Amino acid sequence: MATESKSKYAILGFLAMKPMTGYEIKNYIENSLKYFWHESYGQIYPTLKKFVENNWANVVIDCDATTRMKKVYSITRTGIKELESWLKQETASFVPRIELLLKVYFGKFCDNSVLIEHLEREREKELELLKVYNHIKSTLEKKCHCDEAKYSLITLDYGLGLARFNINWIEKTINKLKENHEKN
Amino acid sequence: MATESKSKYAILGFLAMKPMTGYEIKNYIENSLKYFWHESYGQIYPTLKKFVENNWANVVIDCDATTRMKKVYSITRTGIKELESWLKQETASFVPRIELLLKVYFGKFCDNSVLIEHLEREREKELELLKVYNHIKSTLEKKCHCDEAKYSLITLDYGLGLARFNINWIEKTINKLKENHEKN
DNA sequence: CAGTGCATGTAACAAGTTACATGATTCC
DNA sequence: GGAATCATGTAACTTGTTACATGCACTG
Repeated sequence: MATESKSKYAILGFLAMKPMTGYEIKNYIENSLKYFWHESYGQIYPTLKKFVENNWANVVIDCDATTRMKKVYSITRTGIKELESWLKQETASFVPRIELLLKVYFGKFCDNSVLIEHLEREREKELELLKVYNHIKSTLEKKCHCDEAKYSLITLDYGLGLARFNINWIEKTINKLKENHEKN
Repeated sequence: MATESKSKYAILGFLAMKPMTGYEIKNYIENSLKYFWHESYGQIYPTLKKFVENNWANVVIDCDATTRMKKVYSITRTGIKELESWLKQETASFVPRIELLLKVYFGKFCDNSVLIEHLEREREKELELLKVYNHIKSTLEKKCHCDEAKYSLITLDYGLGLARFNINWIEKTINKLKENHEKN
């Protein structure tokens, strides 16, 4: 993958909000970015280690008698500068591989009913996502002052809109395929 | 990346349409799937080689005096069965990493003007794409009989709709950020 | 006392991009 | 004659996932 990884900036961004452990970062990502970003522990822990080596973060081992061992990472001035520099850098667009679309594209090699099943399954998933996002949205709007959650809400709106668009396209496509089925 | 690669099916699908060279496959992908799929030669050529090993395809070396050396691959019965089997398999959904959204999410660590610049640049790209898709669409609709291009048109509609959605979200977001800017 | 959640980490592997290497042909 | 296109391919490298390994604390 030879294109430079942005994982480090996703992780660094969370450290810029407050000091965190690797485990916490993973949870945060799961609860806020999951519709457009994800990281595995296999990325997070080695990245945090490198942050300390490069002085992008400091680590404090929190290990008093009562709590379990924790490594709390905090961003350094250098880390903040790196984050800011990345934020200014031009963003390369990226084409994801969408397997469902690939199957639709090669749809003439299978029954329409097979495609319709795939589409219906995907529709259910997207409806589920919609619920989740709406729930997050109402929580955000209640709990936070307008400005605090501004950027979260903006990206959440992307997720919501995308899910709605997907559902729409899926339904339209199912109808097209069914129409065609009846004609034959 | 430990999740099974679908590259082989993208390539196999094209061979199912007609016998092709690796170079041709790359061109086809570029001209038809590029808004949701892409392959590099570094994937295509080794994959074709494996197809021959596994009997998913045959190869004929076309090398008469006038033309350059070409390897034309044709799908076998086994290959067709593999394609059909994949088409029936359940599709795993996949979360792409969208760097632009990541930047917006961490927007409080930079000036809104920086985000707006990124968004405007992205808007231009999407408008450009829209043009390209519309052009492809009109070509498809003119040249082909309704049914021939049915699946291409369906996936193209996805690309068109997505581009429109993106533009919409970008414009909405720019307005939100500008509003906020004026208030401060 | 079992299950879930908190918490850290590594090794093996798969996938995919880029850069390189080569060279003929066709078009302007 | 030079640029673009046709045409094939490999090696080095980065990235990222999964599976494994470990073990404490809290809750029911």
